[in-house]
Amino acid sequence: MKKKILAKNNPEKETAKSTVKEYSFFADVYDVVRQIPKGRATSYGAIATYLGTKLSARMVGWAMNAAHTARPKIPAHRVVNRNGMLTGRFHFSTPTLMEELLKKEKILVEKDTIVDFKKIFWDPSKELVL
DNA sequence: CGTGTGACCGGCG
DNA sequence: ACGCCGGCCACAC
Repeated sequence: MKKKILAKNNPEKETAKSTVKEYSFFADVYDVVRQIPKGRATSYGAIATYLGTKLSARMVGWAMNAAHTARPKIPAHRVVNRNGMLTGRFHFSTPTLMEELLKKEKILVEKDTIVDFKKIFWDPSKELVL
């Protein structure tokens, strides 16, 4: 999992799945999510783009579905859809937990949507140097 | 090994 | 502005 990931820089990753059994789409997603700075948030699409599968943002979201089983804990509350909407709040222990966690980080949430999402948006493919 | 599904996204009517 | 539909890909059954 310590691999530098980046599918685009790792053309063999797909066929090397069996070879590089360490590789895991989940692990990559988790790695990125863990690097999201406190008080910032990003979107599934941004992560997907960063991982090279930008047309498959669904995969990122789906990966998050198993996030609560992953260790250490994943700050999944910092990941929302492109509108800044907390679409995955029902996947937390309580539907309000996601919003509460965001508020703890000074992120304002209104009607299940992050206020000024554009402002606090954190784009891994831009902010994250590789 | 085939099929379904998903915390999405962008395009089109 | 709003809703529908197709695509894309990893993973569980």
